[in-house]
Amino acid sequence: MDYLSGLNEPQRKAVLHTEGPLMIIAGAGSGKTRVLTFRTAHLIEQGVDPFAILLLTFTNKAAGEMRHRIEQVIGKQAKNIWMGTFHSIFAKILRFEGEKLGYTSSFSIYDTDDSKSLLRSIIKEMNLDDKVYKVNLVLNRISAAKNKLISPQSYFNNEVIRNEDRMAKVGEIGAIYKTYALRCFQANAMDFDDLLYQTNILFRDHLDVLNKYQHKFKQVMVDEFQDTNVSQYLITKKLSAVNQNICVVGDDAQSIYAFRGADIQNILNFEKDYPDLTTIKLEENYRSTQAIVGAANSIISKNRHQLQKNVFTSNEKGEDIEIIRATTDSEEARLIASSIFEGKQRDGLNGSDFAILYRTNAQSRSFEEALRKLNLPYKIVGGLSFYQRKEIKDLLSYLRFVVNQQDEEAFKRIINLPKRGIGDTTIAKISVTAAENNVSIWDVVSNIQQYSGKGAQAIENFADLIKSFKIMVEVDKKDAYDVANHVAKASGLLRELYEDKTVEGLARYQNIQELLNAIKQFVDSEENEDKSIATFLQSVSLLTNADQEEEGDIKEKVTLMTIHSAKGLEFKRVFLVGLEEDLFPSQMMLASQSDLEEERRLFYVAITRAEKRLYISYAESRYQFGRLKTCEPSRFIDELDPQYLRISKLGGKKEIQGFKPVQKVGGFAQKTPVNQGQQLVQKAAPSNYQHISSSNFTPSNPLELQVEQRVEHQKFGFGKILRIEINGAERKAVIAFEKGVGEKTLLLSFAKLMVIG
DNA sequence: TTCGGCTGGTTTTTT
DNA sequence: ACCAGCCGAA
Repeated sequence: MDYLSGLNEPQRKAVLHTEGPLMIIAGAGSGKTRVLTFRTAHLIEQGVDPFAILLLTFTNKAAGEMRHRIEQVIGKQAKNIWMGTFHSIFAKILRFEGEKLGYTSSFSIYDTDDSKSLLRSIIKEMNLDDKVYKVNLVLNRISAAKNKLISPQSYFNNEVIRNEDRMAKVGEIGAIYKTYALRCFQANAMDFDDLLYQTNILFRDHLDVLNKYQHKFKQVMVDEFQDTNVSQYLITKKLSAVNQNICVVGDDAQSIYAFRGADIQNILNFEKDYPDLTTIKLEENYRSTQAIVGAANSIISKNRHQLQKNVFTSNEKGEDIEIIRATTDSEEARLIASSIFEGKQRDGLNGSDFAILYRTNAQSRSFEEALRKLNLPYKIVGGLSFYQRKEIKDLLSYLRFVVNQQDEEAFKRIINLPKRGIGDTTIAKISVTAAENNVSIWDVVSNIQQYSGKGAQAIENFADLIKSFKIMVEVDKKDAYDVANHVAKASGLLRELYEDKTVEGLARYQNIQELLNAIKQFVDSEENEDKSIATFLQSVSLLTNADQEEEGDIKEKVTLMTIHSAKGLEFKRVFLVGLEEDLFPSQMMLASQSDLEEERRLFYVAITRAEKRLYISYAESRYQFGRLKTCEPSRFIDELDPQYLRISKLGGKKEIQGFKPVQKVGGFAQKTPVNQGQQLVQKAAPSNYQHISSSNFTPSNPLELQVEQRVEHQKFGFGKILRIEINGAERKAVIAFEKGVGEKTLLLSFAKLMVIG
């Protein structure tokens, strides 16, 4: 019990409260991970069986870390706690119980790409216009429905929803949803939302199963409760209905996943659902300086919807928050990279003390470049993850299909990969034949002689290949590594990549090897009892962005990631970049006021990641879709309490000289093929630098780009750096366009020439 | 069937 | 800038 000594009063109360429902409202940096860790350790010391504790976290990594910390307190038993994300825990349970719902234990898990691909084919088959039925939109609607536990049938029958869809001219979404659900089921596959949705169905329709787990889990804990959706909430509610020992930890101010169905309402409902609820607030921030906490509070107070809370700190006042203004996104990156360089040199910090946080993944590029130039090692969290790369998905699809021949998406991926002369026409024939004979696609493929007399050699070869893999798995009971290794070779995937001598080809080849290494590790690890390929596939498809393995010297690496992935982390120095209107807050969010509040909470989360120092930067122009556009500082900068701010010496002070509105250019509304335009640019501008004469361009005499000079634009290239002269001195400048005006339409009514150095 | 060239859309965040 | 889908040519 010595761990109690380091806790403050509310923390201690939370740890000691073990019976009955408990809600912990934990402000940013208030030590909620400690509380959860100690509470779990305490429960076990009190004699609760680790197997009877269910601890749901947001990422597998968070679970791993907590398991590690609990292990330090109570030792080996920590291994036995049921700890993981909602998705991974309930995928595991569905593996056991899925047969009751008509799935086999080797069901596939469709990732977002698979879901989209399936939807694309359904939309096509239904002869719907894919410009109207955009895959993302459809998938979002279906996902939202599932997360609210609306079945395909009740979606279809619900007049309110259908009217809504009809008003939006997408009246067929109900029908698409129905087909989609059916096809997933026939493919023996669940998508991400299904893992929760089907769990709910399981617990609703099979009370014996529910009962079993209700009695199994004596204690249920939910971390990041503010980010759970209705579907997740109902699962936990059902599971804890018998024992009533449910403990949720969250912070409404840090709810940033509403777009995924997370519902703050869960926190409010919680009080209603559990009348004898104990609520504990953790309000003291141990992480950050007063300046950072103050700035964060000044932001979150602008939101109207929030629980009463008073986050304070007794830490030192600390440095003011620095606002960095840069003229371009690449300058922004340079300034920050050199600030990191200085911080390491002068203040003796490690690379891992720094984080660069941005709103969108696309922003990482300029920072990577700038960091590389200064030889600063970095790591990127998220973005295109290893497991989303084409070659990896290809091999995994083979493995998926070997395990589950009903997996339609895996089949589509591998049937002609590497090229074996089975094109779209043949595949269409196969599915027609399957439908006519009322059998599965695999039935047709594996018995192709029965259905087609001749010319099916390629298909037969494919079927034989898969059959030989199946024997390895089912008869010889080879482990995941042996199977994967063999499949990679025998399928021809490896050979194809090996013969590709381009840089990308080499990288892909290595990626496959890397995947095989990962599988080897999985097989060799003592923690995994079941070494089958099916189990490996399962664990892989639920890896989250934050879970990726780190390698190399972790201490030296600066972290780059989106704010969303930064949740739950902390860094000595945080650079919060790209604070520009339309980027952060994102323009997609500005449509409705409540969404603006979510963006503001995102800003709050970002600020509170910083322990010692916080830098906020914005650029006045930025590349987007391959061209430069001008930007305005974010409204969020104005919302910060100025008493904590300092305008940085780094880049911001410099006045921009000669900000020239260019004269209107008319008569170019007609379209010019883009590629032609690009070729023109390449031909006309062999170097990035062009001289233009000083007589045309001085601060008092703006350069006038006239009609003929549209060609000049192209000659310079968009956003390319120009050398110009101002008052006899050589300067650099770029051409930037007003928001939303692009090269493609050549509606260049206004352009600006911006001097950048 | 495959390949290459062209076009249009895209970027919010993630399990 | 990048990608996926489409179309025509081989």
